[in-house]
Amino acid sequence: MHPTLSEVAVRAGVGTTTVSRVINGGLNVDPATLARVQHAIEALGYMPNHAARILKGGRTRTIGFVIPSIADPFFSSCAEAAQAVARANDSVFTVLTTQNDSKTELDAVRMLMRHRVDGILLAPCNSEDDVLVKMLSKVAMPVITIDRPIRGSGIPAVVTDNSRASKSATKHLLEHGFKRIVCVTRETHLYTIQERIKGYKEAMTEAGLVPQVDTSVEDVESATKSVEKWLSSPEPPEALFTLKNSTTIAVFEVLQKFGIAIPGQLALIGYDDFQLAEILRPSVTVIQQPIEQVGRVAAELLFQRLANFEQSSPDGLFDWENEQLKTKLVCRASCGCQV
Amino acid sequence: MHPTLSEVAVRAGVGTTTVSRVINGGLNVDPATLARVQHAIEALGYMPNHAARILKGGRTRTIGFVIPSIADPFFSSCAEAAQAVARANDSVFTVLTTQNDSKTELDAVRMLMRHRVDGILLAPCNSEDDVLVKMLSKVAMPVITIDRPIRGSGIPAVVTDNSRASKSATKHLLEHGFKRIVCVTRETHLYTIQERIKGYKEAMTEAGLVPQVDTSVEDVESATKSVEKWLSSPEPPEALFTLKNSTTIAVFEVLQKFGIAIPGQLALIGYDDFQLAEILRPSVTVIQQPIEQVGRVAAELLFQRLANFEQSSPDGLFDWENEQLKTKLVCRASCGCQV
DNA sequence: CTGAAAGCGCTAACAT
DNA sequence: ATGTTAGCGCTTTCAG
Repeated sequence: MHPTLSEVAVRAGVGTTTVSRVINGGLNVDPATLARVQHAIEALGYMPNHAARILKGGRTRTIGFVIPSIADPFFSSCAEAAQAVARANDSVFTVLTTQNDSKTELDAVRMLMRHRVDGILLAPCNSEDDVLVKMLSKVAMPVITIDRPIRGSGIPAVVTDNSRASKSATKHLLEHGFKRIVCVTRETHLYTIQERIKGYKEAMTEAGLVPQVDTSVEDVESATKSVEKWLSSPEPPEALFTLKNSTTIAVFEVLQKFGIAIPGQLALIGYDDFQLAEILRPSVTVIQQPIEQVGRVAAELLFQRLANFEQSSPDGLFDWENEQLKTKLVCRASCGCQV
Repeated sequence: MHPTLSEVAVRAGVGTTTVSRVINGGLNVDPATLARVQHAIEALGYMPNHAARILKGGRTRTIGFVIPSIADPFFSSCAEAAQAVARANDSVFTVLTTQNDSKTELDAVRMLMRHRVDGILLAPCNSEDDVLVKMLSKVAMPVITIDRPIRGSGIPAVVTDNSRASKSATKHLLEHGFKRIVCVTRETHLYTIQERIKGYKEAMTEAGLVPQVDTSVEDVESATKSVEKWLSSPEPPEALFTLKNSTTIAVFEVLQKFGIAIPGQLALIGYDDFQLAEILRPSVTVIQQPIEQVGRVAAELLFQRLANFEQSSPDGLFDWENEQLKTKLVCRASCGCQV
């Protein structure tokens, strides 16, 4: 089916080494021979067999990318950037999804290891997964986590400054004069959510206020329930801080349905920007994450480590600082700012 | 670094064949031996080397996925579904992006071929690419195109019913009584866009009206220009039909900025649904595509062909019909419907 | 039930 | 400048 290197050699009337030399840059090959070999390659439609090269001990030129979901805009943007870096390093990019399930994640990593990928970019679903860490550490394969670290694992992580951003967003609401600010979320087992809650609480506490976290909102349905509950409370909140994209949108939809004035009756800031945040009325103030940067930096780090692996001491490899990428508060109308 | 099969064999005090049998299901192996081998595998943390297996002639258990962009919600949803199918077939899923550039695309396919992927799912950027087709046909590797076919290539395609959907959307506007309906787009070299224009034109012509296609709208800037032009024309359009997601959003934004009443002054239908179409005011009527289905069906088809490849005649392999998946017109407020 | 040995396609000494 | 040869880790006849 696929012609082999030795078939090319026969056709060109040379040895296999010569062909090998040609396909690897053609150094130290007589121009005439070179031409003849290239001609044979062309004629046969020869393409080096990757597997054979790998077997010989080379790199697979494949990196693994393990994320909760490809359809999630955050991770797909990340993936886009990481893929570009992989490509620039002459590598392909294998994506496996976990749905935030530890078992699926373990299975994904196992698959990648069998495939002998050169390295893995991973958004772990659990911030303390001993099994995973043990498996990862068994092989000397570079791993970098994205968006979420694995605590105490020594695995380098590229993350954003969740708690700082969250704190500053909360402060922004406080500066608008709101006091009863509710933090709205779910999935509190995630590192990012925990950090964001932490930042919110810090800001509130420092302002001498009592933090109030509603961890029950996931979709429109649960958002409806929560909104109803707040509105009927004696001291209804003045502002909402939603901790992720889909939560922000669900809450917005419900507020709109109930005809609640934003920011008049209830102000809103959301963590994570989204495509139409600017076009909605009111436009939604958000914390914008440097998504592509996360993917790009993580991938670049990975290839850098890969390069180190090839030449030098594995000792110098584990002293990476966690990269903390900067987020940005983008003020639009929903927080009470004039725009 | 990675323990090998023969290391396991030594440790278990058996031959390599026996170990091979164990990792391939453990048939015809004495239970006691089996246990011993499994123990050795466990102890060593052994994992079969994929490359070696491939070299022996096996499948790579890898499929390639070539799309314009991962960040595009359409293709990322597609990818999510296809990845799941790959996973279910014990295969990994390698993504390469083309940015709709033929050269990048060719390069992507070449990389995948070198990696000896078992098959390719491809959204070709060009509907008549001889070079690509020739390359693809050289190796007997199953390829299925998604979203866009390559005309006359004999490559099976999984697409949606673009022209029919477009026609019915146009008809819907006509039924609302609009006569001056402008079709708004760009990138007319794409198959999908061509089909959509075709459907629009058919509906208009059949209604005895003159089709009017504006092929200059790409982003907010170009949308602004076009909107200004229409409004200042003696007979301004009554309705707009935008042919893709980002166009719809750009146009919506501009109309909103100009304070134009939708659908009062200008009705709107967009091709392709988007996350907030329902939440915008007015909510936007769209043609909804079965995105995940495209990915899923294409992947399933691919694995089906792969299965055929393994056992039987390559002749029976090319008799697939193009799969045409059904889209749906989702009426919301922007077309003039009451919701 | 088990093992010895050949070889998948390639690269890298080591000759020449 | 070019060829010979020995494996890389695995599967797979073919013999026990």
